[in-house]
Amino acid sequence: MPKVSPVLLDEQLCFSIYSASKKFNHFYQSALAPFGLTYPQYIAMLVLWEDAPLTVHQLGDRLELDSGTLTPLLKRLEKQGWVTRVRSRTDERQVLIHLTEMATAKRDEVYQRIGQCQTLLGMTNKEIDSMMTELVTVKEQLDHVSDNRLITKKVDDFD
Amino acid sequence: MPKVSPVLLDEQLCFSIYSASKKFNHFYQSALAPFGLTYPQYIAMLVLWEDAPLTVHQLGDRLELDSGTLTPLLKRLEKQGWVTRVRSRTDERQVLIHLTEMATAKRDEVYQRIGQCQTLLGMTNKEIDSMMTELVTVKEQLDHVSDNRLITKKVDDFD
DNA sequence: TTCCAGAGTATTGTATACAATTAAATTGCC
DNA sequence: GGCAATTTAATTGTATACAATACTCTGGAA
Repeated sequence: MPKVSPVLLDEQLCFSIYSASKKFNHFYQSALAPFGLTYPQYIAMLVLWEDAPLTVHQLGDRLELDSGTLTPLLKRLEKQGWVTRVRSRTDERQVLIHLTEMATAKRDEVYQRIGQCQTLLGMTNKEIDSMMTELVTVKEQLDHVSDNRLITKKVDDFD
Repeated sequence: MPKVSPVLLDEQLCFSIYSASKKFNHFYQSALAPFGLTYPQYIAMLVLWEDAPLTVHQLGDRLELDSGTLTPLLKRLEKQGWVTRVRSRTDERQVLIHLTEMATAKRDEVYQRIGQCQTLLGMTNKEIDSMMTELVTVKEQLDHVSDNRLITKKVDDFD
């Protein structure tokens, strides 16, 4: 039996990122409380403010989320008056997500609020860019590794 | 009305981290498929392998999770034979989480599998340390900001 | 034209997260 | 010793995530 080194939680990059992600989630939840948006709802709105209308599929591509997550999320956004969900007339399979007038009207207010709260973080653009660049590398590695045989082996292969 | 800059999803550090966190989750889910552990279950086991037995509260401190998340997670780990949940006799409020013999026996196998899969990521210790250091800074900022008045204002204050 | 493979969305089932509440046990304080 | 405040888990309710499945629609091939 080869010697195996212990895996310590506090040394794991995955946990640092997992923990940071949860803190960001909480941060935006608080920052957006005046608008009643959760973090995932907020990033969906960001994409729509850039590009609406979009199909569920297009939105999912940008957010890296599938219809299993988006359908209920979008129904909640619709109920709260941010978007409308309309079957495309040219292709009945698609559902187009449109912004409501309220969403368009509140866009700059949200942008401004986010800007204010982000200022509190006190990070320079340089620091942010540097982190994002490193994260891109990590994410690319994770995507590549997902195709590796060691990882894609089925459970049964191990028994 | 002051001019407001648009908030673009692809420029948001939060989304980079959110996305990376999901990819890590998927990576570990695959890597740990032979053991049937999810990522949150895995990090719970990591802490227990370091320090078992622990109370739910102590485990929650390490993982930054509360009993609302941990109670069902630990029940699933118990059903799958990794841990036992035992009321403390000295303080009946507490539930002690012990490792089973299976968990102790499989520890090195899991460590080894994780080691193999992490090698595929091809990151040097230096790169990992550097990222983790930056993440600590971000997380500290997020913690501080959470105490700020701008953030802690109640929804009603805005209406 | 009919049939069917594939695309797009919704649904189901399982597992997190977390705020808020509940319930039980313990501690402090008189 | 008695009781309010606190501590600890569990529970409840809401919102993600995502794999797997179901369902509908579309476009193309026979």
